[in-house]
Formats: sequence, C-alpha cells, structure tokens
Amino acid sequence: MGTPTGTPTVRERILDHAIILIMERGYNGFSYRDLSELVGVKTSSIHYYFPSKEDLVLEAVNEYSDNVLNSMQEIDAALPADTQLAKYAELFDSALSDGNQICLCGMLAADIRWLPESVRLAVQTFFTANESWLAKVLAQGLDERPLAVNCTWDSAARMLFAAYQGSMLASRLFRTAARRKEIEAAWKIMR
Amino acid sequence: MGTPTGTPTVRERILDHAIILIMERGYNGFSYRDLSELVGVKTSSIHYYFPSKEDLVLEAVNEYSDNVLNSMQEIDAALPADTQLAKYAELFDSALSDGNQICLCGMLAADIRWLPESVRLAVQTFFTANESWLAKVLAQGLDERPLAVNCTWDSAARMLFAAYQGSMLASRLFRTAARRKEIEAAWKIMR
DNA sequence: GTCTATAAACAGATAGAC
DNA sequence: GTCTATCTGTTTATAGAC
Repeated sequence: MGTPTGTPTVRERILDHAIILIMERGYNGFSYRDLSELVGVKTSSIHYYFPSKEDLVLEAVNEYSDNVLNSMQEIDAALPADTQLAKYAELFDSALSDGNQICLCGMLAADIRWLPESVRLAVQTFFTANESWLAKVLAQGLDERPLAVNCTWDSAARMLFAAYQGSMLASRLFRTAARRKEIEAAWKIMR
Repeated sequence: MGTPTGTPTVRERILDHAIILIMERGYNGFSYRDLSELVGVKTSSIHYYFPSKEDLVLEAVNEYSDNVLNSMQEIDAALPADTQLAKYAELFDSALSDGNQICLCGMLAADIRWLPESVRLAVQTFFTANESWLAKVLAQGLDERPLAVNCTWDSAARMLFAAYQGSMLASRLFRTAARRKEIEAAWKIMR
C-alpha cells in the first residue's frame, strides 16, 4: 500500500529486516531485540507497529508472498516454457539476499508448529500459487513434447531427494500424507 | 553400540525423545525442560549425559542417520528399481512418528545457522548418502528404459516446487548455489 | 511515535549434596 | 546418577513519561 518510493518508514524497515531474519534464522531464531539493533529503534517501538510476534510474522509472509507472486505473474506467458521456468528460477534466486537464506515460506513451513492458523493459510496460499503457475507452464510446454529429466543420474538423484524433503514440508503444511505419497508415484522408470 | 534389547536406559530415552522433538519443533523449538518432562528426570540429569545442547543434537543426528541409512542399505538391490524406490519411500514414512514431523536432517538443514560444524557435516553426510543410493537405483533402472515423469501436470508441478524448496535447503547446507541451479537444468521439456 | 523501566517467564548451564 | 538450588542472560510484552 504505502508509497514504494522515497525513504522507507520505520515500519517498512522493521518488516524488511524481519523478512530477511526469518529467511535466515527461522521464526524462533530472531527476537525483537535483534530487530531493534538492526533498525535502530527500541523493542517497544516495534511492539507499537506489531503488537505481537505473530502479527509481525503474518505481515512478513504477506509482503514476501505478494512480492514473489507479483514477479511471477509478470513473466511473459508467451515465452517458451523452458524460458519461463528459467526466469522463475532466477526470481527465486534474487529473493535470497545471499547464500544464507532460504525461501521464507519454506522456512515457515518448517516452523509451522509455532504459527497461528492465519500464517499457516498464508503459507499454504503461497505454495498453491507457485504450484498452479508451474502446472500451467508445464502443461503449456506440452504440445506433443513429453516432459523428461535431462541430466546425469547423480543430478536426478539430488533432485529426487530434494523433492522428498520438500514434500515432507508440504505434507505437514497441508496436513495430508498425499503430498509425500505422490512423489513416489510421479517418478517412474518408463516401461 | 548399546544393547538394543531390554528396557531402554535413561540416556536412550532422552535421545529418542530429542529426535522426535527436533523432527517436530526444530533445534530452537525444544528445551531441556521439555525433555525433562517427557523423560521424567530433571534437566541437570540430562546435562549429565549431554553436557551441552550441541552435544545432544550431534548424537541425535548420528543416531537418526544410522537408523535410516541402515534400513536403506537393507533394501534388496536385486529388486526392480521401482520397487526399491517404493520401499525407500515407505522407509521415510515410517521414520515420521505421526503427521507432525519432518525428516530430522531436513529440519536441521533449516536450522543450520545455529549448529556447529560437526553437525553440519553429519547432516551433509546424510544427504549425500541418500543421494548416492538414489543415483545407484536410478542408474540401475536404466537398462535402455528412459526415466520420465508419469503423472498429471498438477502433480508434476507440486513435485517440481518441492524440489525447489528442498534444493534451497541443500544449497545452504552445502554452501553452493549449484544445488539450486541444477534443478532448472534437470527439468526440461523434451525437444 | 519513541523512549525508559520493568514485569514474568524461560533458556542453557553449573555447583554441590546425597 | 539424580537431585535441589542457583546463576546469568534472554524472551515477549506492557505501563507510562515525554
């Protein structure tokens, strides 16, 4: 909402630092004190803008999600599917400020036990939006051309293991074992 | 090491509960007090067996890793690749005591910022061992049959997104962007 | 809006009795 | 080995002055 130009407000600076801290340390890994030292205001000022830590994390996930999903929607759907996927991957890389962060919603999925239902739903929405966009691009790339894995067995194995790890996060986030089970079903040696 | 039969010792009960707590809550999400209430001994007794929390988490990851990797090695390599992968997936499911846990090493990868180098290396070893085993099975399933994804676009998209999330964990764990980059390279529309 | 001051609970860890 | 008691520092959060 606020004006994106000009000097960021204290509130915006708090939120931006909170996003980076969550991506780096997780929900239980940063404190109002950490934020106060980064932003240069006292912890009581942070409570003025975000009364509880749950309020803060909800606004953080919403801002992060809005930013990523908007950039995703801006990828030109007229481009070849491969190119769209490449831009999608770049987009994720650029969200990581350096090598010490992971996706905020991936981190919050790991910390889901501590978060209120409102945050769980926001993280679920982020997952679903990404998956829907990817499904659209994959289907668009169809055109009689089969989808296949084009890499070494080592690389395919790393991808498969990453998919298992990610599916465990999603399985708990959505409270359904189907998220894990379908990985096995999807990955088949062709007969 | 210890006798696996008979009544578990206090030390074993502490470690077993610690493993479940880490899988459910993460490294910063449980305390010696939580453990003391679950096991029924005082926190000072836990410090007797595990002087620091870093000692405890190192032993937890080693025991978890040993258990999972041993079960993995016991999968009969003479079985068809598909069957081996199915048993591998079951193995992971059984490590999760209910729907509220994720893989201990996936969780610790998210919490890696707080962990000493010894634990980072142990988690890396777990990742590498899983990936090597999967690469072996995938390559074994070759036999002129191509590997392909056999599912709906929706399911493929969920798998791809999970792989991205997992690759961010691995990328930070191994301190190399290659873990993220190769996901894009692997997943191609065939031409 | 931002501050000082403080509350109440909790963290990991240690000393020393038994 | 297990306990009681305690230390030191941290956490989220609030009251109230300016």
